[in-house]
Amino acid sequence: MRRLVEQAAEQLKALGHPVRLTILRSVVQGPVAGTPAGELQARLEIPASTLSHHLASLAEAGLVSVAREGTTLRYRAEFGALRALTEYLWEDCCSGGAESKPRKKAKPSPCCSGD
Amino acid sequence: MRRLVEQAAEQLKALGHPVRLTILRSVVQGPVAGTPAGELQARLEIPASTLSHHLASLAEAGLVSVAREGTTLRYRAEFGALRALTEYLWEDCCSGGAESKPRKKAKPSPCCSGD
DNA sequence: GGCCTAATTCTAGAATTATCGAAATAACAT
DNA sequence: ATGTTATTTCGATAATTCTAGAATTAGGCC
Repeated sequence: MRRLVEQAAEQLKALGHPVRLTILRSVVQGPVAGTPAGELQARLEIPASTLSHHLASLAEAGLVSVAREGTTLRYRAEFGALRALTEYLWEDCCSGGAESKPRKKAKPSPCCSGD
Repeated sequence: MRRLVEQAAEQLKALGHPVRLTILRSVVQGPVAGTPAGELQARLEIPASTLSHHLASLAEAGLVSVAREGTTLRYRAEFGALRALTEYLWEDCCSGGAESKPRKKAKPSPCCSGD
């Protein structure tokens, strides 16, 4: 199993590009069955090959999955991974260390305290 | 003002590198007053110039801030930005799609919920 | 002034990423 | 088999990022 921080970094990197983030948004908001690549291509108006590369890195990071349906490929969001990543980020930033774990909920850290 | 998606992408990109993610973790867990760069350098055992570049991109993204104290520079986490980013990601990935749930009902998001 | 420590900025090479047209593949219909 | 549509992979180039040693700035102290 890869180090948690490595995996999180890879996923965050995949999201760290405006086009890819937009692609993911589009996929997330699309039908649960998944969104055809061609539909994304038409909607976002970027060259098919460029889109394909971005989709590949999102898939490589495990943030989306792909399934063929006839000649079209449907991409759909991996909500489990997205949720895990969000929670990891939250733990990291506010709870103070998800990896070494123990840390009870003793310390809310500035984030969640009254503001 | 920059588009929200652009800003989020920049911040996610800053987090999308194992060393920077580790640096941020270290800063977050450090004292509220901020952690001196030298302490991070000693703890993480990376060349000072490399560390400085990584800290600069975290600061550029608004995820950490820096304050001078004598000859040392203290970096501290920008919890507000971190929380905003986490929430944006959450909204984008899970509330927007609501794979099996109708959104509305203000999902507490993993953040401050007891769980 | 000179000296020390802390940290950044300069510089440069290697490695990676981004982009996109052209060519290739996959599935299906005729 | 041929054609058509959907999408990826190839190939090539431009741009960016990563890394780290060397030089520099900033502050404090004698």
